[in-house]
Amino acid sequence: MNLGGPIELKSSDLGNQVAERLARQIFSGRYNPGEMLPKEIDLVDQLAVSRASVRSGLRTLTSLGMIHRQAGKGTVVQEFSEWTLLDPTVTRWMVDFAHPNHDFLKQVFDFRCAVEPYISAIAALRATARDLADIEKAYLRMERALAEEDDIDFSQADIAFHTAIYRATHNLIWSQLAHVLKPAILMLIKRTNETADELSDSLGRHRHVLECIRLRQPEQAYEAATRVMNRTGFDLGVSPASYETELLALMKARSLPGHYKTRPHPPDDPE
Amino acid sequence: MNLGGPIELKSSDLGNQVAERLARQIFSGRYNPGEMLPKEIDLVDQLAVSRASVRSGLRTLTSLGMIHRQAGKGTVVQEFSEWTLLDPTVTRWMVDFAHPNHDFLKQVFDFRCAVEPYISAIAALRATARDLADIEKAYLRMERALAEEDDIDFSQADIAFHTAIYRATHNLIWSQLAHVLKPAILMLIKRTNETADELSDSLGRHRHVLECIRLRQPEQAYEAATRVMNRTGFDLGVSPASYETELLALMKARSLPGHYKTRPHPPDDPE
DNA sequence: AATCATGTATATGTCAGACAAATATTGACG
DNA sequence: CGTCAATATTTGTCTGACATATACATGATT
Repeated sequence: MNLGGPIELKSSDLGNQVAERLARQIFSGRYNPGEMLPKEIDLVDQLAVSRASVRSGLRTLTSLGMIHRQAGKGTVVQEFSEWTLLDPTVTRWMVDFAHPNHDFLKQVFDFRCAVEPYISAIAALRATARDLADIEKAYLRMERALAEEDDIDFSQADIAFHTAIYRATHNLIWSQLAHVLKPAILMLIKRTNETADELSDSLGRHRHVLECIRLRQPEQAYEAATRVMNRTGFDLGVSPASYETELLALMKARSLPGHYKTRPHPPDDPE
Repeated sequence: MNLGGPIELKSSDLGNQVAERLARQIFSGRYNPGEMLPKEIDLVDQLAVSRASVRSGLRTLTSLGMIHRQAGKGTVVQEFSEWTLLDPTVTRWMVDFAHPNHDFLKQVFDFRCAVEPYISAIAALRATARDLADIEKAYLRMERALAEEDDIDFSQADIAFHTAIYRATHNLIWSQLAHVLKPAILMLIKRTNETADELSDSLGRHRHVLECIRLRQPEQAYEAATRVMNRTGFDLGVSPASYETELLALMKARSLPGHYKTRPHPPDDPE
């Protein structure tokens, strides 16, 4: 069913279970920023665990910036801007629990539009043999999943593909961002990949990125990644409004005389 | 209000104190990834607190990905790649406790080189009046700090300046990154800002960025931010080796005919 | 009447001890 | 030598108590 994060919350760790359940309630709007959570004793009753376990879960939410606790005052949900949104746990909760959240979805997409072309170009310059192997492995997995009509595996392979590219930058920050955006990307993909037609088109664009990186052609990799994101944006229906698109158009206008030089591989660009 | 974060470790919270002390030991190399931490009982003796407080601190480190715990096995320090480096708490520890860490410093710098020109251009397109006020306020604070020869305040104002620009993108991811890079930027600045000459030069370059954003000239803002980063890189002695520099040079070679044009005003901001 | 001090209620923080559950280690046995 | 059971080790959970910080109500003082 749910793969990126198995719904099996059998953490076997009551503290984590408490954190999960409270996070779910917070994300679902049961408790909003500025509002107060029930006191520990009440949570003990509601969740049917000991106070130690409750405190353990609350400690987790505290360290993630989602709540603030103070002796005598109580527990209050922090403003959204205070949460460590770049933590994998938090983003997973966001995907699993905050169903709509179209705004967040859109912002992640905008971020990717600005970043992934850059990342791909850097990867074309710096990818090692191992990086290339990882990227290609993910790509082949996408191919196979498409042939077998396994949408779920296709999504995971898609994630692995992008993650491998982020990692190929050999930069801690970029790599961490990939790790963090993983759930958000999954959410995007789930919304995007629908028909086999779309999947096939997506596959071709991904392959083009791979080929450009392999042949160490950063400019073409930049363009290819842009096309992947354009496709995603089109499917999501959010591309024209994103401000990064404005900027990209502006940047492009002052560069690229309009002709592309030496495409490495049969562009294979279904368009 | 507390930005930059003066070093105050008076957590008044034993659990956090435990987390701080253990984090210090981990960052200083006392415990390396793959190695095991003392068992809870021993930590109770070493730190002179109750087991509950020890467990509270360990829970924090767990939720930040720095350690892994398992009943019967014990507590082991996670690999560096597993840590949530993008968490403000972790980065603060990194700055406070991991003195040299020149490699991390360099990677953050590389990241900024790639990102900040972009961010500044986006800010030039999207900044509201409030954003501009924040940026200018930070700039004026830098000016005043320079006049009063208050290096510390200058550094904090510098941080506020860059943070305001990140925030002016109105994108959650970018904004969070600024919040996260704050301590790392402080570390960079502390190493960079030394002589009054350098401070004055840095101030001028920052002012140029501000002016470009105010006049809504994304291309010039891009260039101005690049110059700020070049200066920083020169002072750190790491600029020529960064791979983003390769890429930037490559990108620039194919663009920039040499003339700039002004951008019309986008929707003015409500507030 | 307004203000300040004090005591009381509330909620989180800390401590102590005990047992449960998961894992590692040891030793007996085939 | 390998297997399995008994034991030791370590973290997880529960319970109860007290300490500390804050909010609120009460009453005395000006």
